Amino acid sequence: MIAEYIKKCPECGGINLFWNKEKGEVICKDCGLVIEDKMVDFTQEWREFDSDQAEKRRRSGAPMTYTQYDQGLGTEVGVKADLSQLGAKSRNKFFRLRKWQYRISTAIERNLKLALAELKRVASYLKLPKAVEEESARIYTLAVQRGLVRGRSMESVVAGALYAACRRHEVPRTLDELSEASGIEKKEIGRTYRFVTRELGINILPSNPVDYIPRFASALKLLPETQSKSIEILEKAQKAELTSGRGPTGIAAAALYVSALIHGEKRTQREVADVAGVTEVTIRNRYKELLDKLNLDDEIKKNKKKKE
DNA sequence: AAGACGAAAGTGGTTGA
DNA sequence: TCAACAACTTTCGTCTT
Repeated sequence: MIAEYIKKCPECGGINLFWNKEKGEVICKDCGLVIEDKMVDFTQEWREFDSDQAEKRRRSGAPMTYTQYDQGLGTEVGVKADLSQLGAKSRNKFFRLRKWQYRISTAIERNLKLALAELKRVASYLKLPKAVEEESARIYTLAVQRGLVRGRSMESVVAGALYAACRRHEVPRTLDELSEASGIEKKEIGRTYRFVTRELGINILPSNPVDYIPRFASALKLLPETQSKSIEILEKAQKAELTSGRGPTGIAAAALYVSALIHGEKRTQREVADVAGVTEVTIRNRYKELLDKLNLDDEIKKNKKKKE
């Protein structure tokens, strides 16, 4: 259960706490700090793509973590087989198998060790919640086991896994941010992200502009009212079908820009554009659409009068 | 002088034949 | 596999505050 006494964010003092029961997290909507993520969660945190995987993943007993390279477990081809029962031929085969198993598993382990270190580095740089880190570690592990890393740099797959995990947990980071944190080119991350998610059959909902609002708003130091106003605007925009097909960051940025205007907390298009990682032009386009379809100019005028 | 606006050309990715 | 296409960016000139 949530600790009822947590009312304020220890980081920024904000009272805009968001309790996500499903994920067992309490997040400060102002600064994005994850205040509590150790809550007991009764839902599955893994996915089963087929019965084979279901077999492997359903478990009871000690918890398993994917941020340890061998998940705290480890297997080798039977050490216990009774060799005297085998003919020379099958005995050779047995040794060969064990040798290969050993080579493959150590190769995978080495890779995972390095990759997970990198993953942790990037995740902490981006201040990602633990749950996201776990998820991305899981995705990466699967990717390695399926040999999807071959021909790609380890780092780019790590970045792709992180990006995917962020999206699934609805705490999206932009490709630009991932790119900055990992030092991998944006399009490379996008490519591996698509590849990995497709190959692993992970399906990801298109990201919702609303998810970006808290982070952008706090980066711009906007009042909480402005923030909720922008979410309101976004909801209207979604009903007016202004959001589909557009880049979510652009829409989020435009909504923030408008609500800042309405609340007299003027920010320049450039400022908003920078934190959202889009250009002023995109903000202008979205902004114009918002004004057209939602007749928000009334609200802006109203506010101007108030000021006078 | 800085910010807002808009037109035009370029880029990378998706889609449909 | 290729071409058409939509969304977004870059660049640049003009208007507004």
